[in-house]
Amino acid sequence: MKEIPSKYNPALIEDKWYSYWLQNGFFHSVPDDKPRDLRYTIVIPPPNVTGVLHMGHMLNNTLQDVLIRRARMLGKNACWVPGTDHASIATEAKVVAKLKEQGIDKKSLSRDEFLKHAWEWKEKHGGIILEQLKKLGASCDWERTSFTMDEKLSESVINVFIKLYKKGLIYRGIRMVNWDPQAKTAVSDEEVLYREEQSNLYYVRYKIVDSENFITIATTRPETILGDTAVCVHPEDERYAHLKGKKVIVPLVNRIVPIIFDEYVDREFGTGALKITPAHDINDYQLGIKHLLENIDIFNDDGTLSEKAQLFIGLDRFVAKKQIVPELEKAGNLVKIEPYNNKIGYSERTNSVIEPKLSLQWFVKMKELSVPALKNVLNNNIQIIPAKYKNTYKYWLENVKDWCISRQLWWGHRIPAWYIKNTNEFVIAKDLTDALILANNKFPDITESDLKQDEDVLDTWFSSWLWPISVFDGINKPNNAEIKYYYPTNDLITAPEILFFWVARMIIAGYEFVGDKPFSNVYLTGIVRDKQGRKMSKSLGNSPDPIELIEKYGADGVRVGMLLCSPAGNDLPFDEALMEQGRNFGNKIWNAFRLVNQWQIDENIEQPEHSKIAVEWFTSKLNKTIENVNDDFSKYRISEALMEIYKLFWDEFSSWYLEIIKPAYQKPIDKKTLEYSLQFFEKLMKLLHPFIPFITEEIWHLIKDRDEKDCIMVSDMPKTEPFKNNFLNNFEEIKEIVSNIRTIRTEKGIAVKDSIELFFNSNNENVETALMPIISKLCNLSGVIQTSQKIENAASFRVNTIDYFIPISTKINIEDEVNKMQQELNYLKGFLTSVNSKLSNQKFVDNAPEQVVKVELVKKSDAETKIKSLENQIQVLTIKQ
RNA sequence: GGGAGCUUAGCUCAGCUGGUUCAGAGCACCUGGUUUACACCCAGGGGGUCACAGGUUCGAAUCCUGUAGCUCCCA
Repeated sequence: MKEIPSKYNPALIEDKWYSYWLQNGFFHSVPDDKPRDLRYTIVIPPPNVTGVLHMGHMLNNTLQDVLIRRARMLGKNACWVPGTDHASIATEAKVVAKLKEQGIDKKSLSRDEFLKHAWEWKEKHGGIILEQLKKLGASCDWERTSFTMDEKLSESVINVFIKLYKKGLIYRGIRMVNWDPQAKTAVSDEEVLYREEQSNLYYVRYKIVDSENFITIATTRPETILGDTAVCVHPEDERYAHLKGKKVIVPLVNRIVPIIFDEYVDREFGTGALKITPAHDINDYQLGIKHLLENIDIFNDDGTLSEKAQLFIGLDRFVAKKQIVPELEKAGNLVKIEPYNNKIGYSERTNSVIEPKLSLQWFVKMKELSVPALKNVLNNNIQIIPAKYKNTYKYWLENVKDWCISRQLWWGHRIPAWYIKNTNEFVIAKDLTDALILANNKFPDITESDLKQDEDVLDTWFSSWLWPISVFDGINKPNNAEIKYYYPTNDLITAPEILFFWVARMIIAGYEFVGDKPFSNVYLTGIVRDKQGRKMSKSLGNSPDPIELIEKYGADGVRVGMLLCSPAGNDLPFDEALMEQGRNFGNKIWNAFRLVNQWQIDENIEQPEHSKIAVEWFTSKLNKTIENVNDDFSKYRISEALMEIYKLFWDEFSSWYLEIIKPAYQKPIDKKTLEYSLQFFEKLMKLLHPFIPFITEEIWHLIKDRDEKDCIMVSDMPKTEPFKNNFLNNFEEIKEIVSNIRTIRTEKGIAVKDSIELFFNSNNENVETALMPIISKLCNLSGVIQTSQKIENAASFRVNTIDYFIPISTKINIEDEVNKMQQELNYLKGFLTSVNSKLSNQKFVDNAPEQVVKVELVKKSDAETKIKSLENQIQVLTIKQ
């Protein structure tokens, strides 16, 4: 027998088993001849190459690992594809910053030189997060590790661009975009975060042409006055009715612009008059189109004022905002300033204030593309868990807007558009050679040097929306064996925050490019928050380092901690106590195993009756739990599945089963019981393996010596077998009896080593007596005696309809006993009254289902029996006195 | 401004199509334990008008309406 320390130390075994699994290729999947329902695939939501593991990843990947490990043990060909995305904005920002540290300015580098630095950076830092996942135990198929800028994935992106362009679904156009002046790129609506802020509302008066009068407008952005091309009022606003056809003079720049009338204006807001700057506000822009106004773009790409502004040229927009106020005042245009709260958009990537800006960008038309994506979620062809997100999904897809896919960056997939010199035309082609062929169709004389590729790259989501397809090369080779085998994948586990910009788009891409859904189920996890309810983020610095947590509590402990509190879609406030609970669970398992492991077999001992019953009972209990767990998994109630097994192991197996079969100190055990117990242990470990892979594998190998490939992670998950439900119910009765006896022992101060006698008063002795050996064992009974008489000087209790007595040597306090009984009697009488009132209600008897009425009748007769017996006892006791 | 969702024990949450498996779980808390597997433990225990107010029903945490508070999404 191996000596096993009394405390489980995860650090000693986790790395060992992880590399063992890897060496044996257990994580690797290859297509075989299994039918579709025996294949199980997950593609990882690719973490960003710039990232390090945070708590959100921990939760997310633990869930994926649970599902994939379970699938593997259910005999499925399980494939979990890992990888990362290139995160163009974030990565480029990192590389630019790093170069800056080295004294290199991005502008001084050529595109190729910059990309060389970027790739170096990616090679060095890009893999960190995947290495960290290994510490967590993630059983990804590492041979399939993908990166969105790998050759075949890049090719997919370009192919898709070309396809969509040919279908007329990609166009280039001037649009108002969210401009990030720091990153100098457009970002999508989803990448803009709005925050409420205290600012000012400036009232500024504009002189009316050919009049001594003024019209006063209110604005939060006085600096954009320089770009004003109209003032707008509501057509039914009587205050301004006389201004029809008039013009006003824009302050400082003295531009003469019209007063326009539009119902868009909110008469209650400010003065009811609105200045219009079509180039710098999305609503103004739309009004500009409607009223044919001029666009005057007063900003440069970096957020400084351009020459078009005429004033403050070269100054930053915020500096200009400050400086223009005194100027307005000096010119006599400033009326007043009021404090005002409004929402300001910030770039999710650089945290700089977003500037609405007109620019030439590439767009994808989304309306037509998203039709199947909406339909197949609404009809549950793709299931979203929890279902409440279906609404949100629906809303977004029904109101989907065109997708701006160009980014003014270098790191990423370069837009495959070639502009033809000295023309306004371009061609879309996968490379220069193709581009020239296309261009020559129209301009036979031009050469390669007349073509210039678009400088911009594509939005990162434009590559990750293909992820479930492109990792299997399904875009470039639609009929290859891998895509045919693994697609559609089964489950996608991700955060609700990216339901739109990733999940919805993947679904769209799936139907568009493969003609089938990318996955069947979308499981949306909660968001990990700190105790103050703030989202955990790098910038707040409120996220613990997951690797340190793993070192402290073990990967298994951390996994349990994350899972126990994470029903789908609910936020989980992070609490280290949860990890502690996870670690404690590991220790519990460890010590339960130590106990079983140290027992010596004596072949000559018969199996004791109590052990025989215990084995029978636990077999049923185990099967019942497996049934429950299967049900939980079918509903993606993963934390509940874990809790089910947690309780099975801790309460039922350790606290009841092991205590029953445990031989006296240093006494041997019979062979049968030990064998059963080890079988139970194996099954329990298997059930637990998807949740806590390391300790279960360790114990699997401690149970006995095994062949090299005989690992728990590739073993079969126990299947549920028929069991007797009433046997389980009877055992619950046993627990209650034992519990009562324990209470009496404590109350009366009877030590466990002193044996006691138990009398019971019952006419039918079937069930109870059959299970009595267990009570005897657990409660150290010297005898169990059926009696029809009252026992003198005994503590008593009742379970169901049977009275139990334990004679005690010290005089019992009759008054206390009577009081106790009287209390119970009162409760029962009240209970009976309520039951009777139901039964005497004709409407109840008439309307309630038969079954419900029957139950009430049983309650009635039970209560009556109990009352009678209690009254008897009370009478006996009081007479004695 | 428009929409969705939530409110059950100190905390995090279960409670499916109304009816003893309806008021639950885990943690936390309290009391008592060195019974050699485990104090990272064992045995007990307390604790909720199911946000509030109406309604439907023989019967409501569960269905309906309104109110309040919180969260998220969109503008």
